[in-house]
Amino acid sequence: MVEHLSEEELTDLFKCVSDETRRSLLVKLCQEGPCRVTELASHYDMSLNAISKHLKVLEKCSLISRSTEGRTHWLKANLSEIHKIEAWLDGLRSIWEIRLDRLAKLIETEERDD
Amino acid sequence: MVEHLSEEELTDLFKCVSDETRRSLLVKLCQEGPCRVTELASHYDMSLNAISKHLKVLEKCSLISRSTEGRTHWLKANLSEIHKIEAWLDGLRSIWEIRLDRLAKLIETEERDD
DNA sequence: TATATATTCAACTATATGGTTGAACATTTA
DNA sequence: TAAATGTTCAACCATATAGTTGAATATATA
Repeated sequence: MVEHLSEEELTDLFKCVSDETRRSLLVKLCQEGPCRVTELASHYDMSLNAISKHLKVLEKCSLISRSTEGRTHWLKANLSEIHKIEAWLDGLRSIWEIRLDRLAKLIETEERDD
Repeated sequence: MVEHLSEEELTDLFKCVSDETRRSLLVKLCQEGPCRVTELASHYDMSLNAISKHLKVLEKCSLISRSTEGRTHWLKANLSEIHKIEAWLDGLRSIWEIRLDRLAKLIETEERDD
């Protein structure tokens, strides 16, 4: 089943992972499992607030999820949205191959007609 | 062979495809094969200059290439760089799975020790 | 209750980005 | 050679983004 890929969602996803810090945060959460905001921030030469903002961007496009436990927030990676990026890339490749196929058939026909 | 993925290259690639117009241009070039700048621009409700700038961004990260023939420039898609994005996504997934594996083994050990 | 800890909110700054317009450049054609 | 065509360059504008700092909010602990 080919699902409909909203351009807006794709734009948000690509923009989200186009930032090195956010990619790094996502990797860290995949490696370490659920982490708190302060713990994540401790690895970066950047204010806690900056990290908090990055996490919100990741959360907004569902690349991470959050569960609040008292005053601490637990963040965890959620890779399920990644398939939307993969689907777009696969689509692109198949569009490319379809044209090459058409081209190959055209050349074949030309040769037959010579 | 796992090649080294430069963060800067990744950032540029993701930023490049995070724009809807640029994604659309890339798709069009995959579908139609080599096109001129004006021809591409004719499909968009946007100035020729804007499209020209988008093409330069695509060109800078090698998602398209250009060959000049007199006054006309022929653009064509080049999907070879796409694998860098795919490699990063694959890496992320494998990092995720490695942790889940470790976790599963841990639980197994815990159960054995009960 | 007072204080410390975990996090976000708000306001601000600097820079990057996507778009515009008008001029310039290069090449083709009349 | 003059005019038309294809493209880029340069300057500008509005908005978005990544970072900062300081205050606010919520919860835990002494």
